[in-house]
Amino acid sequence: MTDVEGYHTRSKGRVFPDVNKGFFSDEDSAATDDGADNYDDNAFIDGDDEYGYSENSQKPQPPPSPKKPKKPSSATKKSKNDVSSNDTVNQLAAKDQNFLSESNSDIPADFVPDVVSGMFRSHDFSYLKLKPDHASRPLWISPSDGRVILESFSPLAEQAQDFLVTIAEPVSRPSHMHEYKITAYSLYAAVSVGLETDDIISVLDRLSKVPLATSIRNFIKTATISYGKVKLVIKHNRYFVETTQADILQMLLKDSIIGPLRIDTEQQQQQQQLQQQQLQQQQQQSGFRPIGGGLPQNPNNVEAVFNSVVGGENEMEEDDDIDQVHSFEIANDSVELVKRRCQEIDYPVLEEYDFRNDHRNPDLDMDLKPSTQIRPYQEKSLSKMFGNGRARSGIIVLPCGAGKTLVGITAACTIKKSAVVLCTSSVSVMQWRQQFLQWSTLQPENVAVFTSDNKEMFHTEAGLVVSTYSMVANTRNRSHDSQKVMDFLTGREWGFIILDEVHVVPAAMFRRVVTTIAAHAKLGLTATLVREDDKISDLNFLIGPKLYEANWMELSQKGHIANVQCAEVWCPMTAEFYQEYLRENARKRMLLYIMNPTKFQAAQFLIQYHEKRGDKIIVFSDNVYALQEYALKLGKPFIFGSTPQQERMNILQNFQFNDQINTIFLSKVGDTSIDLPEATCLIQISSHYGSRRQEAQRLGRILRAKRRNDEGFNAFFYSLVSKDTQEMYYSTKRQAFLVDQGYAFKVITHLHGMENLPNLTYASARERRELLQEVLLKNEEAAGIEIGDDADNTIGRGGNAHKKAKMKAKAVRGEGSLAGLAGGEDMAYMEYSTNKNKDLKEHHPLIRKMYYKNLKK
DNA sequence: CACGCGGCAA
DNA sequence: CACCATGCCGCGTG
Repeated sequence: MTDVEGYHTRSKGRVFPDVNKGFFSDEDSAATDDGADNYDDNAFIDGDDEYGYSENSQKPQPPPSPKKPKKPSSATKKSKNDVSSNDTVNQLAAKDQNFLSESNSDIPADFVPDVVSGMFRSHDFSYLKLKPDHASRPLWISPSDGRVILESFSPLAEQAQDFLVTIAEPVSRPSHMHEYKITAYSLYAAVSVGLETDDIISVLDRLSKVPLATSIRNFIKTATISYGKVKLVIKHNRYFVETTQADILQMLLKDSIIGPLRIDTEQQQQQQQLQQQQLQQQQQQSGFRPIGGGLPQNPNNVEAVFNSVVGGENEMEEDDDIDQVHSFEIANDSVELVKRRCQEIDYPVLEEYDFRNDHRNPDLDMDLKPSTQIRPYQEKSLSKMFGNGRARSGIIVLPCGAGKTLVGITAACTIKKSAVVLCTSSVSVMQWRQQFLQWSTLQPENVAVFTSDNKEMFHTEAGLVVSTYSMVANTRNRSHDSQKVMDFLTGREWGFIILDEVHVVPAAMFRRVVTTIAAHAKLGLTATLVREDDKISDLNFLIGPKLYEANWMELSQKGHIANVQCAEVWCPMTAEFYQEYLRENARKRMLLYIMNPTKFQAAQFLIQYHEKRGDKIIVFSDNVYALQEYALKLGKPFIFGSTPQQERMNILQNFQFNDQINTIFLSKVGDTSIDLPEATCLIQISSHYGSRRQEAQRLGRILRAKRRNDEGFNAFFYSLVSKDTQEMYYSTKRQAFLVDQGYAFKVITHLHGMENLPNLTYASARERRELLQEVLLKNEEAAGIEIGDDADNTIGRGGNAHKKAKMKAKAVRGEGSLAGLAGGEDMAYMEYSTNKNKDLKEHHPLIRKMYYKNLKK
């Protein structure tokens, strides 16, 4: 955490006005400072603007006092949401003034940021008796709901964190206090990587400042008693249900559904013994030993303290295979049934692949190239997967830029069997293929790509197939070639399947994929596991438990990903725009606040500023119209949905290598599938529909720390928000994710020097009025009134009756009724009603294409 | 056959 | 909540 502290000290040290003025009056020195010490760039992020979380969260919190006064922070945050009230707006304005003119003195001394969620507010823990040596123990555990607070400044924090990440769900991990929650799923994940009930309880108890509550003990016991106890293992291509506990085995065999599915084998006993020997051997030769090895070690004394308090690591990482293993065999085609039944009776099966003893499936000759180095956290995540010498199925969560691909490749190289990789887009398909060839010794003839325009099969006995989800999960008509490749995929047994970007694919699609492709081990990769989404629980059982989740802050402190400075820039609406804004309905308001001239200027200023210091800048806009307006006005290249693949490549290449092209504008295309070259600055001009997950995904785009030898490699993340508009409402939500990941979030209410920028756009009232006119006109179009020319075009080309009918429907829609359609057209009623929604959908692509064509001219 | 386009899905 | 993006297929061209 020292980096963060250091950063804040420095930031405070640069309190305005002196530094700021000096900085901006001396533009040259800013320009020459290209990254060595990026802290300078905080200069214009006014230190006094620091808002909310960062300042106070930096101070090590005292052990929570029993009763916290109502927190001012929550009031402040609420007011941000409540922008519709004029009073609030004024208060906010007043507050801004304070922030600008004075230091943070208006923040009460007992201000507690709302980062560690309500726990301490609503609960009184004063009755809990502190252990005598509580100071050396880093955890607080709420007896009522399983929430855990980690004092991350404790010397034991790092080890405690390793443990917590395994047994609990990270809720919020800001700098000094981390919050976790022990849930049924997190415990499921914990047992699945080899922890046992008693380990969990005893380690928790030893880390806790107070004796572990009985309620928590009981919760852990009941949750772990059944989870992870039953394993499904494929050996010599036969499926075995395994457990270490005889009573569970008995219970399963007595089950009305599972029992009859058992296949009796004479060699069962023999196999069990063999199996056990093998396990013990594997344990010794396992490639990934838990924690230790290449990990940066803390000073020994810390280790010693940890061990004395917590006990040896081995104790907690010990696997269950010392116990007797009981197993019975089931037939291939009863696997699905057994899995479902086990889930129903609360004994979800863990799938493990004993790949080292799979002699039936041919080996695939591949290894990491000697030059390939994997990072400690990658190794750690893999150790969770291969901890007992077998491959466990599950999910690994790493921010993008942290080398998810390499984790997948390493796993594949460990298993060394035929493998399938599934991605969301054809671009990533190509990237995976390329990366496999780059990092491993896999030969090109062993790789096959399977997409709509590339239907390959490998002709060696083992190999790799890279494909897309939609290709494999497709339920509609298949082309002939596609069917042939599908037969190839379904007709053989795969050792390993990698499921990339696991969070964006709907569960139904997964179910299809997982059931159609027979793979022994499954690895899901993602940057952000959406936690409150209930669909994530589907993933738990379709793929497996979460095996590892990295802490962004920790990765950036260790220099693996960039250190990101996040800021939200408040842009006041101009009078003209605000007037219209207040008058328009909710639907039309959006364009007004996106096209707010002040925001435009802020974007221009930030771009210019960061270009000067040699940053590569990506500007995101969800709104395509705004995207084009901004990009064209500022003379920057942009990419959106209808930009052809070739041109995308061109622009990206230029962005990466051409000194003259330092800024690009991207629509949602940038969220997925484009592998963005090392940008160091990201500006969001519209993120209205942006979910927190997308936010994270975007942030991840600038985390790629290409040159890791650069000490303290910094990146910048700005969200431009029009003040006093609906946009403000989303800001708090969006911040939440970053804050949970531990980022200090700043609010900038004023960009110093913006007014004096030469070539400032929309500086004159006339320009602003023209822009407003344009925007209003655009709004009309969007409402579907002025589509005459466009519609004619399409009808002229398309021709058939079907299309005409639809166009007609579209044209009448403006009148608010579709009744007119009934007369004159011979469309069936059914047809009409199914098309009703479609023409809404169709509307925009039309306009979009028109724009694109205009641009090309 | 390699494209580019429109339709469809989710 | 609508909008934006994607992918695959089939069809029409040169």
